[in-house]
Amino acid sequence: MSESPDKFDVLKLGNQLCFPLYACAKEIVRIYREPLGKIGLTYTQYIVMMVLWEFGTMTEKELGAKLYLDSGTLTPVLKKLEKSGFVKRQRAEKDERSLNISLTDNGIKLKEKALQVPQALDGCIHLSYDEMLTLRALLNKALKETK
Amino acid sequence: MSESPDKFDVLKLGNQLCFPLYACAKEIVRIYREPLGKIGLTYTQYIVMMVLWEFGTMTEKELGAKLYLDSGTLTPVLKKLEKSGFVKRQRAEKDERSLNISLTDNGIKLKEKALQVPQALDGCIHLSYDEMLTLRALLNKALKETK
DNA sequence: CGGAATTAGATTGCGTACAATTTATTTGTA
DNA sequence: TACAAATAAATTGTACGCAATCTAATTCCG
Repeated sequence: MSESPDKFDVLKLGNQLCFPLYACAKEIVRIYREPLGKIGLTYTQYIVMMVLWEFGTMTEKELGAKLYLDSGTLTPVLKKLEKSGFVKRQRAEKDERSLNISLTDNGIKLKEKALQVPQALDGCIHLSYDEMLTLRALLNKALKETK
Repeated sequence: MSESPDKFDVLKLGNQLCFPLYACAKEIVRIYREPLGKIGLTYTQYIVMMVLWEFGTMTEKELGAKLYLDSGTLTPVLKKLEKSGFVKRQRAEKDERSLNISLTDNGIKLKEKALQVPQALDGCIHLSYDEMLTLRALLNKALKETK
């Protein structure tokens, strides 16, 4: 019935954990693209804004720690958000190495419009609520331990 | 005890499914980088090779369907794999639009060396076997239904 | 049969990701 | 207090990932 197992089974796509993780993330981020486009954000810009909406002003470093992104990625993303008028970037007074990232009035206003994004995504991922909770818990566990 | 719920809770990072998915995928792919570097592959090249090792020659289109990648991504990746000497790219005789991707001798030989990759990853993701199976099943379900 | 529609890859342009390096600032310590 | 070590961003270079577009080959139909 079943195929004969051999040492190369570990190289089969169906036996991977990383591949469905990679593909699923990619597909879901792709779905975000359209609703995000309507409010003028990319996915990366969106998660930056979510952190600022929830926690307020913080440094680029702190932002990076929350988002698992380094300055190589964040610096250009933040410059674009600044150019779009959603955030301010200013050197911290206490430590001139740090860059404080804060919301502009338009950045704060955008939060209301952003409510349509999770709404647009609603129902796109065909998992039950319990399955979604289980999936999220396992991902968060893997993320925390893998750090 | 708990925070008062409001309509903006859906915009909190901790309530997202996509964010841990995105971050987890990114972190795990990052861990692959080192062992893959030892056998001369990137992660994207690796999943291409896995498909070819498992299923043999197929067109770029078929490869893309299995990996959720389009020609914009695959064409340059396949050209690099060709330059590295792991695959051949040749137009299909029956349909000159299609490109058959097949393994070279070096590409076949690489399979043995690639066994060290899952081995190097072993234990890096701190989930129990059952948790890993649950996670993979949920990801595959989400992936299939979202397609 | 023959032109329109479809299809497979390739190309272009933009936006990440990230390792590695650089620069400026701050901290730790002899 | 000098000065080495550490730290935060910025920069550089490489590799995706994908939407949009283009080209060539094939198929569909009237």
